[in-house]
Amino acid sequence: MTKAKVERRQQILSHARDVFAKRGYHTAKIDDIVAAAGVARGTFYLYFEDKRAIFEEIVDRTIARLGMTILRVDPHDSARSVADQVRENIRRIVGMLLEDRATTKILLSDAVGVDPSFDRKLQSFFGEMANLLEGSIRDGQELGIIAKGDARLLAFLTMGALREVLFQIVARGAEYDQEKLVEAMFAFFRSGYLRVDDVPVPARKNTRARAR
Amino acid sequence: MTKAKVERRQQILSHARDVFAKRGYHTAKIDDIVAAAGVARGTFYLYFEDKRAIFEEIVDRTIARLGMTILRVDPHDSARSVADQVRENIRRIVGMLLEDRATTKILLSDAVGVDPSFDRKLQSFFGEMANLLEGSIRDGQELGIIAKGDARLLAFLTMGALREVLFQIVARGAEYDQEKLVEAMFAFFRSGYLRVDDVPVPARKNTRARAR
DNA sequence: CACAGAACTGACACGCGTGTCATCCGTGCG
DNA sequence: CGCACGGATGACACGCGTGTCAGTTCTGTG
Repeated sequence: MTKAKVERRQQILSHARDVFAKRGYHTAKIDDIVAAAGVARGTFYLYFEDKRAIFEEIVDRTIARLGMTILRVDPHDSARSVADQVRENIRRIVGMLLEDRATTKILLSDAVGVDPSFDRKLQSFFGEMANLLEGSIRDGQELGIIAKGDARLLAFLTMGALREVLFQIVARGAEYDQEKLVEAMFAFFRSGYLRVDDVPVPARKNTRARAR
Repeated sequence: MTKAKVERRQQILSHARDVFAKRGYHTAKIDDIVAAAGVARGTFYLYFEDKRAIFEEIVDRTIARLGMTILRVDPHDSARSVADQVRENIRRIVGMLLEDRATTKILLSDAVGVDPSFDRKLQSFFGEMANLLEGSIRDGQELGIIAKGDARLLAFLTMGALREVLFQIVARGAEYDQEKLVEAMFAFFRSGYLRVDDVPVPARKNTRARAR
């Protein structure tokens, strides 16, 4: 006995993941996948309908896991402050997405532009995320713990910020201390970073050279 | 005389833009473009090397325009506060990108995953943007007008937030008052939105129903 | 050890979309 | 009026990658 069906399936799946992450959906050929997995072309089609199907399975799994990862923030939890709960959520999301970088790269960049119906699926998933976040922001605004303003916009700003950083980390090989990352993001959402008022900075400390 | 060469070229280019924005790079076929432009297949190849070339031209133009749009922030300008200069930059970027939504959609979503060398080009462009922003953030930190923290990270958070909002606007048809948008983004970068400290919210104002 | 059934193989056919090119058109000039 | 030339046309050939399937090997069972 060599391999149980599930194992072979998993083997193909995980090599496909690597190939998709490396080459992107359109550039990745079935031949690349089977070569990486060390099986013949025909074997691939024994386990998966077609290229699109295996890709979809990878993305769907990740979407599902990401969905499970997010915790509802309860502002009335007497044990944990809202700040801690938000921090914890960021930590969980970052942790989950950095755990399997290949898959994250696929979700955040290769899954775009596969085909129109796939695009709709993605849009609707990220839209769902945004709705969730928007709801939480609205709740927070009613409680006075989130600044006033268009909640949907804030949701997108937040998602975009998170998304970009994670994308940069998984797409290039950037290494970051995970806990520092979480704290920096939290600080960003909490207080932004511009410490300016609306008056010009008056003087220059040391002039390099006076105008000639 | 029907059309000058430049006009015909422009005509194909602008219809190609619409088609790419609507269908995405891989789904858009040359036949779609020529049909939209109302010319024959052969005519297309009289004006453009191939599909990749016309797409690249669209993206390159947009990249160039975007590059021109960004102004260097001078913290010692006695006429305009840093806050105003930052606001102005956001306004210009948002304005420029919302001016031609089809092209913006192409830049922000369809240009990903075209092919490996195109991906590198895009990465390097956005990387360049990030460097610029990172530099400005560093300057600001030295002047004490930007909060301490990893400047590169802050740059990515900022870019991602901007990017996502603009993408949502151009991808779905969301309408926003442009000036409100700018102000909301500025407020977000300036102060974030979480108004929480690290202690739990103690009491609930009005309980909907007591636990049954 | 023989045999059946399952798992695997890779050469092949097919479809799709690209880019070409022989031919056609229309405009302006002699 | 006719000729020449740049521009436009679209049927076609070609290449590439997918999915299939007839044949082979492997496995475990009587």
